[in-house]
Amino acid sequence: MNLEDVAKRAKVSTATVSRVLNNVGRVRHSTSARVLQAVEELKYTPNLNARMLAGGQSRTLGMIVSNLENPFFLDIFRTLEADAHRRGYEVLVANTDYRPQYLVSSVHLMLGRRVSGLAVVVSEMKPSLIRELAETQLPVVFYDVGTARPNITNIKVDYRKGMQRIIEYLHGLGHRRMAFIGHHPTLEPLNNRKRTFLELAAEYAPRMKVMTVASADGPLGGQNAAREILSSGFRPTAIVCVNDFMAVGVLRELHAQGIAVPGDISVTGFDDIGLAGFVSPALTTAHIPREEIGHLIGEALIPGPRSRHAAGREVLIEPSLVVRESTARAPRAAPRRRKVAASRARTRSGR
Amino acid sequence: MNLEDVAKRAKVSTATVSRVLNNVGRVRHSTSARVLQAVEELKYTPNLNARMLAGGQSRTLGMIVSNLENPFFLDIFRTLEADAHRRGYEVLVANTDYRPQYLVSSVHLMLGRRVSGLAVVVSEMKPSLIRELAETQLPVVFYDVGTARPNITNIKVDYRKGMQRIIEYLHGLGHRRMAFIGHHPTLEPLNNRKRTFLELAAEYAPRMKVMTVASADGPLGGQNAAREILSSGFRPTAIVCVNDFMAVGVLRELHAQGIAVPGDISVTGFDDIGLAGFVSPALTTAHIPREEIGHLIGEALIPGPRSRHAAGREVLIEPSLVVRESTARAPRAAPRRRKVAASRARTRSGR
DNA sequence: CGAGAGAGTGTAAGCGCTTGCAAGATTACG
DNA sequence: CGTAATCTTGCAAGCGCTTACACTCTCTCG
Repeated sequence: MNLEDVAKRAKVSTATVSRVLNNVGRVRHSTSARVLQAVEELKYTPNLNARMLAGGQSRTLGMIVSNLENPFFLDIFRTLEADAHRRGYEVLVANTDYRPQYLVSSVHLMLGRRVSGLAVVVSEMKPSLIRELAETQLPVVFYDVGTARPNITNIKVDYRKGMQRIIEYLHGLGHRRMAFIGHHPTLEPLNNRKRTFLELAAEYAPRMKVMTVASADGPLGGQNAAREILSSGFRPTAIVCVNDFMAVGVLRELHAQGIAVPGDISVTGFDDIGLAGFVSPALTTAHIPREEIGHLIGEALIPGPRSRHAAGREVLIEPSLVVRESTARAPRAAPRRRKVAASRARTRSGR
Repeated sequence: MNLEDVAKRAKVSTATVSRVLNNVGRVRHSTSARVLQAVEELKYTPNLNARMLAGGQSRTLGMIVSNLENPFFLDIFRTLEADAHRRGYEVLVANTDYRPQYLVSSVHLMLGRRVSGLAVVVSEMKPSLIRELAETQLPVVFYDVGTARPNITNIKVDYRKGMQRIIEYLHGLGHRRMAFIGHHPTLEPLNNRKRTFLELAAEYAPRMKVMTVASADGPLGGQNAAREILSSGFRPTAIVCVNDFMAVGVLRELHAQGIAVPGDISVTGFDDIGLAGFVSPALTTAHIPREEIGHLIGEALIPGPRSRHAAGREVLIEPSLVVRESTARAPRAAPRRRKVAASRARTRSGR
């Protein structure tokens, strides 16, 4: 079932069918109607691969993310996709699960499909890949990694600023013992977040007691990390999570162990995903405008009148603090030990 | 940058380059090495569109879902993708947001890309589309809709069975006033779930008092629905949600209004998404084996030795009840009204 | 009424890759 | 050392579609 079949049936040339289907050039209305009818009758669907090959235009964007499960990435994807559709573009997603090797093959897959723009929103990144993409003509957007080049737009979040707001806030509430929960400490951007936490903590209170643990991204990882902290002997009054997704698991674990949040321990997240407002207590977090990021990506990758197509610029986004219910003044004494299953123990006056 | 450039550089024909790249036919080792080096030096990436066109094999699967945000769909996708990768396939996702029109265009997009298999995991579905796909040669898997045909595999969940287990359980706990929260009641599969609830409720207790409300899929929708119920005057002792994703919002709203779960109201979900175990109280729900579904899809769409490729069979999956913390014996009296600052009125004795 | 201007359509040359076929190069053997 | 068998490789025909260019009509005007 191809163009030629349709052409034959409509008694025209393939060129005319193509023109009708793409709405280009002038075609007599009666002819066009005949073609459309033939298409209908034959249930013809144009072969997009061939179209791409011949036309040279893919009208397809690629987006690579580290963890589709984390709503943070999904939100960006959805915004971008909506923008893309509005402009007649498709977007292909690839998920790396934070595996650098997958990033490489995903990039090549996208390149192979000849996407007309590529967004790389990941935490793992090899410099060689950045260089490779920089040498391409392809409009590319990097989130959180790399540097601006002629064809590369860079979107960065001022993570330090966000973390600073969190720590300042927590410090102001009297917290002096904090734990930081992260994931994939071997990946530079993530390790950097941890370092930032440590530096800022030291800056705000030289005698601040801190500890850091890492687990997998997601609620399960958060839960495990919380467990690890709780059984380590260290008793933080605040747990700072690298993102909301992990914080959800932390909240759960604290609840399960009968530790009050924020009474005994305050918890913070990062990103401000939708879920943050739906857990109890609702998460205090740093807001990262994911929609804005999605729009920025679209703007950079989709050519258009008022677009900064492949502008090679650099955008810095500043997170804002969102205070909800999971944080409060630090308790005077150390938080109580977990109380055993059977008895829910004495009530503490949290302060 | 194309095959010819590489061929020229390696001083061979394009045919040879192609053979090397695809590992087919016999090529002298020294030649192959030369080709590989040329590829490397030129940073050549094969054009997959052209490859597909010429080869006729796309090794790409398509998957269309209603709501990628709902972990239920995402889990299926991830399992399928893992299986696909293992077999050298890619999978393209499309998201419809429950809009029938988007389903149609997504299907055509997939058809246009000449996927070698298509999974349609949605709740909206036009009979005409089913017919159209049935007429194709393409291996297709439908979830929850349509009937088996030669090229179509059908996966269905025995929703009634799952709902029955929930209602039976709730009924056994003494619940006699229930509310059902759903979404998209205009879509048949979803409306059917509601009907099933109603029928089963009537069956278990002819005098059961019920009410149903609908909102958007997701926590926000769940929250709105819960609000609607609470302000309606009807005082259920149990709220049955069409899925876990919405239940999350319900839990939040009840908590916010000071209503104890499961003390005052029991809440159930459906699907058993990971999040169900991470909210507090953890959700009682019906487990749907999403991994199994993902594997089944892969089995049906990817040709292989022990695969039932395009077997046109029908699989019925039975959900199992998972009891967690969100359900308990129905309270004797009506649940207390929300206790709020502004004093939200008198206590009603329901029934 | 003839020429120029469009309008409508067809012809054919690719787009980059795969692959059947056949020729040229090697190797094996008697 | 000749010949057949086996390897390697190149040739060239598409895959289905877009598009520059050319051609045929039909009008419009002077």
